[in-house]
Amino acid sequence: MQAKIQRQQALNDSRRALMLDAARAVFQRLGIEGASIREIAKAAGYTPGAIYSYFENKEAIYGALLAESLERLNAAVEAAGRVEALPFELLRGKANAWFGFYAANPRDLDLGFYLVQGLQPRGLSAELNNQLNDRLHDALRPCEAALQAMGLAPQAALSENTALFAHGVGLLLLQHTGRIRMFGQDATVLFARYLDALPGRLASGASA
Amino acid sequence: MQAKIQRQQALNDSRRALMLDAARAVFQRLGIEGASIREIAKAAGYTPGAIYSYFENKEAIYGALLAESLERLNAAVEAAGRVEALPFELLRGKANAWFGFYAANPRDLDLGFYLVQGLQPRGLSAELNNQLNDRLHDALRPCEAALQAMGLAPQAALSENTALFAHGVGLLLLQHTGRIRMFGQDATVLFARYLDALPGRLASGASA
Amino acid sequence: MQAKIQRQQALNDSRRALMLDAARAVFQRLGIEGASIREIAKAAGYTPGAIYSYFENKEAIYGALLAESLERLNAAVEAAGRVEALPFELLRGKANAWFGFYAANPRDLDLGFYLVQGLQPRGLSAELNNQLNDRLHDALRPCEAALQAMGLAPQAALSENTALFAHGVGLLLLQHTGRIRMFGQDATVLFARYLDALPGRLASGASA
Amino acid sequence: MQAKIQRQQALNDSRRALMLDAARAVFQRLGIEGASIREIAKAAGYTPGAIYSYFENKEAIYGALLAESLERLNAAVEAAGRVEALPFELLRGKANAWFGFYAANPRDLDLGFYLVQGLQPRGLSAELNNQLNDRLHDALRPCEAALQAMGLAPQAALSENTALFAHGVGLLLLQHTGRIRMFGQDATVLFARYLDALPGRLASGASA
DNA sequence: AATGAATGAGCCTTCATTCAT
DNA sequence: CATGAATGAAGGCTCATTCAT
Repeated sequence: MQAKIQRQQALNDSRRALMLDAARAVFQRLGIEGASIREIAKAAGYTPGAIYSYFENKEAIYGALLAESLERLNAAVEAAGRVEALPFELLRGKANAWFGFYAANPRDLDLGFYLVQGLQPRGLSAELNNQLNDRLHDALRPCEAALQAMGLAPQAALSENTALFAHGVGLLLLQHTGRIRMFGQDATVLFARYLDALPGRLASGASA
Repeated sequence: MQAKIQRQQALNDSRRALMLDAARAVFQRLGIEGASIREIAKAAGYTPGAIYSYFENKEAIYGALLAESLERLNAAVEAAGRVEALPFELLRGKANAWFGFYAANPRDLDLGFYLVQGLQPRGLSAELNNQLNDRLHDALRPCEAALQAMGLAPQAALSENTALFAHGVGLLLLQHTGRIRMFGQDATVLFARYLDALPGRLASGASA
Repeated sequence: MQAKIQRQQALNDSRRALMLDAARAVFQRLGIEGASIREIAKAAGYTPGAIYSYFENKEAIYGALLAESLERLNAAVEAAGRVEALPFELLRGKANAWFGFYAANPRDLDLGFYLVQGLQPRGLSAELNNQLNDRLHDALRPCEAALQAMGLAPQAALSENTALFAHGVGLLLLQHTGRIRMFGQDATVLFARYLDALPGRLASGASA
Repeated sequence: MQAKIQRQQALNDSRRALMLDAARAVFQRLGIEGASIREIAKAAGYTPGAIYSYFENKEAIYGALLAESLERLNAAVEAAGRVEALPFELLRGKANAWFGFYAANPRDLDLGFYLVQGLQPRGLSAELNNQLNDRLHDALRPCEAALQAMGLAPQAALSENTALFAHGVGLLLLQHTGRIRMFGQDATVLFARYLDALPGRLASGASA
């Protein structure tokens, strides 16, 4: 009996994963506005009704997708850089990891800022929202640690890390919306330059 | 006769403005996805059909709203700083002008990044889109001029200005989505710090 | 006073005629389904509301247009053939007159069969409908007279005339809907052939 | 399993047929212009959305209705006359078959000439339109064959068949619109007379 | 007589969601 | 568990018509 339940559970999980994969593919193809339950179900080889055995509603799919996106983000960051590297090189590696992840997967960026009805959280339960925030924070923590290793006090490292994240996100947004073309610039180049300038800034005590 | 036509024109404009106000309010309340012609009409005290005497379609409303927002942005930037100020002070004044504008009017930021289906341009005619892009560029040009006045070559000034804009936008986004609270930071403070550090960065030749 | 009223009446009529001209042009351009009050008003240089000073509603415009079309039809038929011609030549002339009118002005055919919701009379008052029927009949009477002059009894002439009209209308319809192309035939040629064969048919007593 | 799928398929088809029946009834009652998805759905006992599970859009309903009408027409023509009959009797039988079909089902005539915006083809895809044209042609082919069997050359048979079709259609139109009453004539009688006179016409070489 | 503003009913269509089977 | 049918609410938009001015 116990075994049977476990088997069922496993089946269940894998079907849910299947649907999530389908949803991701649909989001990729049609964007968040264009994705419909029908389309996701079709992509997963199910009928629309079946979706509701695995997700309470459309927002829940979105939430699950975002959660999973953040796991991939964390994985990318963890895989980057070597712990024994010089602190600054570690920072560079970790920062480029999250930046590169979003540059390569702009739909994940959409996802992260979706909920975000007109850019403000909605839909998700407060609890889930917190969980997701935490996972995002996790992905950025290695950079913060590296900044501390470079000699910054915890508060200063936090500030610097926030600024770094904001800078990257701003560049990604400009890139993704095509606005950056109007400046004839490239997001990746500018991000690298920001990182290069960081040690100088820190030395000159700006973030003290 | 002349007077009558003028009066009519004025009435017409004010009704259009009324509808635009209503649209802005609805966008504010329901977000861009939630805003419908029916809802906008209701907010303006009209029936849906009436809207179409003043706007060709829904996208046109959005376009008008954005155009008007960009005019206010430009006005804010123009009003800021004194021309006879030191270049760096001028830069600070102009940059704080656009940053402050969006910090105070976060929905205008949404608007600016809407077009943006899943954060990608859509809907507007290419021509209008270009016009709007140009007006955004206009608002940022004074900063670029100031950077040149500080001694940067045109190319370097452009790069630096782009980075500055991205930084501000990133901070505004984090602020607007509440993500910045998760770092316990404040967008305005961090933006000021970025500006303070600029001369140092430039001196150290980072953007060469 | 009297004179003033007459002047007003004349003005009125000419404005009504102007609107009718505009309506005809719009029907020509956009077809019956595509014609809207707005469009007609615009073409006439008026606003929609003004139309209603001259016509009770849209159907009334249609009725007036049809009435006028029938007048033109009658004029065309009257102008055709010479009374002193041989009866058969007269028949040919008159028949080609109405056939040619509709071949050259297919929209007038639409008009004539419109009312005709799914091809059944509607919209017009019974009285107006009768008037219009009478005028159509008037246009066909010369053919009937010619048939009698060719020796047919009144009943036989009526039958033959009806058949002739039906034949022509059938051909015009096939032509106008493009169906005749599927046979690789030409309406005018076939109509001429039908007329040519008429004397033979009559002689062989088919319509006795 | 197989049986289940078949049952489902059958159910599906019958529901589609039900909707088609409803659509036909609505067209009957309100004419083609007056028929709306709402109205059709209501007549079928459904909500508008349900229609779209069975038809892609409104034009598709119209197309299906016409296709089915043409199948019934072909069936009627095929069932008529005996192959071993004298050619002229065969012609009479086949011609009366299509004429009788439309005389008994005038709305099918409307349908056939609808597409026809202001009597001009529209709406249907070119491909479907061609298919439908072909099926109409199929229904008329037996008459053409009979005319050839009566001794006409292919070209002459085609001409004669086209004229025959036009004649019948013209009569049906006059009948259907009530215009024929204004002549005090009967379409069926006149069509029979046209057929009776055919051999004489052919003998006298009119269509040579 | 004409305007111009506005209405209200209607149009086709889409879609998240429910529920009996 | 999944289906498949269906709903109901909503979406953008059009248009004949009315009416105060």
